[in-house]
Amino acid sequence: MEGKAKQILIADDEADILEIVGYNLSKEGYEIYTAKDGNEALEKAKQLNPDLIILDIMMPKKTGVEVCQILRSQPAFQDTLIIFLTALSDESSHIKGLETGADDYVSKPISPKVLNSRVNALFRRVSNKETGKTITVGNILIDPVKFLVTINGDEIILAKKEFELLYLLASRPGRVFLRNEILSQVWGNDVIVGDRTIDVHIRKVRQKLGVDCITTVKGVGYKFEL
Amino acid sequence: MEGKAKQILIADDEADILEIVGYNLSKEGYEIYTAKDGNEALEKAKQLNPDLIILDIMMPKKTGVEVCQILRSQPAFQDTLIIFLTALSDESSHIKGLETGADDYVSKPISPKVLNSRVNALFRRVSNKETGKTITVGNILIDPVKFLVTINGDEIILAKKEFELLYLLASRPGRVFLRNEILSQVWGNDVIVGDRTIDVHIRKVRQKLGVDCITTVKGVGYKFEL
DNA sequence: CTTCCATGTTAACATTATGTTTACACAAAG
DNA sequence: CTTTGTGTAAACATAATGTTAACATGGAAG
Repeated sequence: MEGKAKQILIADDEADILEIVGYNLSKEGYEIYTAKDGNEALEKAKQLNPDLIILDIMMPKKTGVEVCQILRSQPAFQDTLIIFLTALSDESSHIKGLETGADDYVSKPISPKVLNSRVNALFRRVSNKETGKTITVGNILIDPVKFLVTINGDEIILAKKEFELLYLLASRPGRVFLRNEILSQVWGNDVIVGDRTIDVHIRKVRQKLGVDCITTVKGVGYKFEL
Repeated sequence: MEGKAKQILIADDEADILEIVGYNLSKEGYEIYTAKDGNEALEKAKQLNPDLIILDIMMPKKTGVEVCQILRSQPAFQDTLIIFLTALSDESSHIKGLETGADDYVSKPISPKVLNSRVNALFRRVSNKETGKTITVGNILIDPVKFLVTINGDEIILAKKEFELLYLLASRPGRVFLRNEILSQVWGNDVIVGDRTIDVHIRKVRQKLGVDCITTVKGVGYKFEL
C-alpha cells in the first residue's frame, strides 16, 4: 500500500529522547536516523535527504532554528518536512520556528503518542496532495483530483475548506476527529481561528451534501459515517 | 505504455554526481550515459543523439554553456532537451544558461528527488507535443498538429499560449490543474510570470471558444469540462 | 532599417467567492 | 435552572479571480 519506508532524521542532544522517539517512530514503520547536535544534523540531512527532519531547538553547535534556516536556503530541502521540538514555555522560539519554515512543532515534554500522530498527519497531508486518492463511502464519492463530490451521481460543489474538511473526516469513516486535529489538518498549525469556524463549515458541508453523514460527538469532535 | 527507454547523457567532472544522478535516473527507467568533461559530452552527444542531456556548467575542456551553444547551432540538436546543473550562488550562469537555450536548470547540491521530478516533467511536457494527439471532448476538437480548435465544425483560432493552455486542460477533462502545474507545463519552470497572466489567458480562451467549458476552482486551479 | 501587427505580459481596479466572527437560539447534562 | 457545548443566520473581512487597458516584444512586411 505504501511506497518504501519514509526516512526520518531526529536531532536532539538528549540521548533518552533520541531513543524513545526513535523507537516509537520505528514501530510506526519509519526508517530512523539520529544526530546529537546541529552540525551532525546538517551533515546527515545532506547525506540522507530524509523525508522528515525532527529538530530540537536547543542543541549544541547549532540550534534547530539555525539548522532549519540553513536547510531551507537550499533548493534540495525546500520541500523537506521539518518538525521542531520545543520547551513548552519557550513561545518565542515557536514563533521563530514557524517563521523559519517549519511544518509543525511539538512541545516538550514529548508524548510519543502525540508525536507519532503529528508525524503521521504531516505525511498524510502531503501525500494526499500528491496521490490524491478518491474516497468512496456508500454512495458518496470524493475525488480530490477532480475536486468533486458526488452523491448518487449528482455533483456537489464544495469550497476549498469545505472540501478539505469533508475529505479529512471521510478519510477514516467512523473515527472521531478532535477539534484540534481538524484544526491542524485543515487549517494548519499556525493559523488561529475561533471555535465556531469549524461548526460553520461543518454546517455548510452538511447543508450542501443534504445527507446526514457527519455526526457530532459532543465535547469531543466530529466523525463521518453513513 | 511508454515507447522505448529515453536516453539521457549526463556530463559532470565529479564522479560522485555522475554515479548518484545516473543511479537514480536509471531507477526511473531511463537509459544512462555519462561524460566527464565538455569534449566527451559533445562527442557522445553526436554519437548517441540522446533525448536529454544534463550538463554541469563547470567542466574541464569545455563548460556546459559552451557545449550547449555548440549543440544548439546544429540542426540535429535543435530539439534535444538540455538541463544545466549549476552552483547555487552562480546566478549569472543560470541566466546565461537559459539564454543559451537550456530547457531547465537545477542547482547544486542536487537532490535526486528534485532532479527526477524535473526530468520527468520535462519529458511530460514535450511528449504531448510529440505524440500530438487530437483531443475530442463532446463537440470540441483540439488538433495540435494542425494547431486548430473546432466546435461543431467552426474553426477557432487561438494564439500559441492560449492553445497550449486549452490543450493541457482538455488533455484530462475533469481533472483540476493547480496554478503551479499550469505554469510549469505551459510556461516552463524557468520563466517567472505573475498570477494574473494565467487568468488573462484563461479569459481569452473562454472568450474565443464561446462555450463555458473551463471551470474555476477557487483557491485551487482550473479544470476543463463540458 | 523602420513600421506594423499579433501575441504576451503587467498593472490597476472591479467583482466575486470564500472564510471568519458575532450574536443568539437551542439542547443536553449536571 | 444553570452551565456547557453546538447549531444557525447574518454581518463582516479577506482572498482569489475577472476584466480592461496599457505596455513590451518579436517577427513579418514593406
